[in-house]
Amino acid sequence: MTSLDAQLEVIRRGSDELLVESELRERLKTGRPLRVKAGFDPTAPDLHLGHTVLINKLRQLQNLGHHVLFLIGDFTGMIGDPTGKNATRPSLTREDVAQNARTYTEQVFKILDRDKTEVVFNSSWMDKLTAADTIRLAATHTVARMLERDDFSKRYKGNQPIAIHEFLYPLVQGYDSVALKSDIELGGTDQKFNLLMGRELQKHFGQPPQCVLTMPLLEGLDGVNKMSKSLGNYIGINENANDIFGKIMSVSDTLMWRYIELLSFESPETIGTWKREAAAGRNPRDIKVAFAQEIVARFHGPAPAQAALADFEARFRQGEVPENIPDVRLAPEGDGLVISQVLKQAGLTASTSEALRMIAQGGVKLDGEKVSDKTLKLGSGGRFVLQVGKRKFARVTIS
RNA sequence: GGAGGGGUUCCCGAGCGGUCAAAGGGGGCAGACUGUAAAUCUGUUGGCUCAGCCUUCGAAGGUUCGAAUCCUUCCCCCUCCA
Repeated sequence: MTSLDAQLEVIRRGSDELLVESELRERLKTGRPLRVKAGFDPTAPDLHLGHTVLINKLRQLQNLGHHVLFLIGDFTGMIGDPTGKNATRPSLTREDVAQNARTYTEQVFKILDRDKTEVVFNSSWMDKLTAADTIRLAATHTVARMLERDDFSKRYKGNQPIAIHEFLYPLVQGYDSVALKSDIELGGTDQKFNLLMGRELQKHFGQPPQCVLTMPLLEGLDGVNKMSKSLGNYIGINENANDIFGKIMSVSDTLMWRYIELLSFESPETIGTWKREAAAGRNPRDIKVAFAQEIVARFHGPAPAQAALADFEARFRQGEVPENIPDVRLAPEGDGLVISQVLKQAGLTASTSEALRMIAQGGVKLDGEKVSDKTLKLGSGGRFVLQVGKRKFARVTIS
């Protein structure tokens, strides 16, 4: 077993807050594997890099010999975590939740050690709670205490609705810690309130309170909001190598450092060197390439990472058409198809109106030539490469 | 239970009988610039068989030549009092 201080250093690296360090120290001293809890809301079926900040930390704890309880909040998923939302979320059905949970576990073992992970569902104990139990649980906290939570108080002050059942979310999440006898729980910084609720309830139920380790939230590609599927500013770990590479390259130079700190496995020394070099005038692009390579390789392997770089260079530095673009075959109407119809039917634009707009704005290229005539007709039997904007391509055959 | 305020296009928010597919901002998208970055500037942002037409302003009805705007009923949200 790694020394106590070394363990703590690994645990703390990249984290936001560790509560309460002295308690964790005591537990680590016992030498037994700690029960590490992390809860996941099964609303977003695809894991993205934002999730991996936390999951990487779980993996590090596994490497230190601890036992990970990967909690799928199938019960809480029906409530919908109000955290960070300014509106009540729609509840999910059992079927939705079950389906999403399956997708979760399939993806998470790209990072976690399957043999050291216990996947648990909170419905397995929450379903057994009676209405009376639930009321007793609710009785442990006051409305004023709940309103301390930032997003609740914001919504309350902003005259936004808060449904009663949303107050149950932190309570249930806290009760999960009781049911699991958790030693330490990990979560994003936005989860702090819920994580602390676990401590409160464990004390209430006569257990030693869990330690809490919060991880920073990774900003999405927009650099402002946290990475999330619903905002569309995410990089999914299941995306193909080219997309992951391209998306990382589109991250701003400022945000890049944040990504590197939270996602890279390079040593702090290496990252420090990168920063000094960039400050001394090295093109940040080169560092971004190295980082993008690391991430693509992590999920796809080194060879696809190389290929993604080559493709990227060809496409954007030399303006070439990428290798893998979708082939689309369209049926002509009469002797051909009008360009706007081709764009829509090939899925390059969402509507005919958008297609016409793109042409008017000079964003459409046919075999590399800008299209300016919106009435242009593509003849039957033709085969063309169409491009809309910088990223959308299709090879279209009309027959 | 009582009194009042409010629900507008992706979001916020103006409009309060015709000139409204609906100001302004945000976000998105496209173009210029560039390192596919950021910043900046410009344009654009319901749909279609696109100089025309069709569908939108919580829902359903109604008044009117004409309604997001007026009336009726209903649904939902917020505030204050009890």
